[in-house]
Amino acid sequence: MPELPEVEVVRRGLERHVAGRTIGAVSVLTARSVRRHAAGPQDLVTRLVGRRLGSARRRGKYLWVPLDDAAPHRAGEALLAHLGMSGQLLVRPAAAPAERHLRVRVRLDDGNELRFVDQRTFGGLAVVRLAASADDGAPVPEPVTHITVDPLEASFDLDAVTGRLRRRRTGVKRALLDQTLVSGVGNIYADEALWRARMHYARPTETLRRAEVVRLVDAVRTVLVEALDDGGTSFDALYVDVNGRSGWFDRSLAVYGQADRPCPRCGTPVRRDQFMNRSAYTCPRCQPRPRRGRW
DNA sequence: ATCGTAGCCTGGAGGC
DNA sequence: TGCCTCCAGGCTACGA
Repeated sequence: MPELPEVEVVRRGLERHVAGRTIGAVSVLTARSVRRHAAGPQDLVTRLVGRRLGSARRRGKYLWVPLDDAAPHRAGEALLAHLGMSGQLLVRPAAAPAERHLRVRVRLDDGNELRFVDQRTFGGLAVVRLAASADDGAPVPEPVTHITVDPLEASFDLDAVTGRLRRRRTGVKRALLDQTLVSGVGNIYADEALWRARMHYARPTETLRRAEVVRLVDAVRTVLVEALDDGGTSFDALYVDVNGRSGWFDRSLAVYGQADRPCPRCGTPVRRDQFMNRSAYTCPRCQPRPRRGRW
């Protein structure tokens, strides 16, 4: 499940393998994978062919590559990608056999292809215009303007996030998953950060003391950075491994997916709860359920 | 305005 | 073996 660290790994790969390349033929094999491109697959192809790929950028779980062009009416466009649940961006020789869930091929001028592969088609590609972020005013793709600065960005404002979090009236995990409050965190890193901060997911945000919020947001940042350090070592495999394997599934996780296994801190068996039609993993001893919990 | 939920989607796992 | 059900979850749209 690509969350911020995994998407950042992909961004670095794009930076290394496709920046500066010019796009040749583009082929959309699954229209659903470009459904966010409002004008349709053919328009997406037209807007991509002949463009030069710039330096890959990321905010939260969104990834984009600016499209340079001499044509002024096309200035300020970018190829936007969201990996959803199962999306991958692979760079492969154009002649390499198609992957099982290959959705979009983008031919490059160096004999390679940028390939969007996505089993469950929650992710997708689009060509969109850049606009000012509602949060910090930075140029981001139009569909990303509502996504807040993520914890790894230089402009990340701990005080601002602390304030916004404390003004919420909801459970703390719900808040962490809200990409307008803090971006880049999904189910895995929310659970890992809550465990690190020794906080239960149902803790009502309005009962959080300022110091607790700081501790939590620090835990979020630490968890993301550590995951990135782990993933970063194997990221190139994404682009050269014949299987296109990412290697981000075998990271060491304290609680996520660890039901009944011992908490690394105290040995108590990790518990799995139903939460938002999904799962929440906690150590029942390190993260006791609050008396007045809020989902 | 804010909060909470349904639905999108496919393949692997496990029960019978 | 094969059929069935459950489960994974980021995001948007929509209802309360």
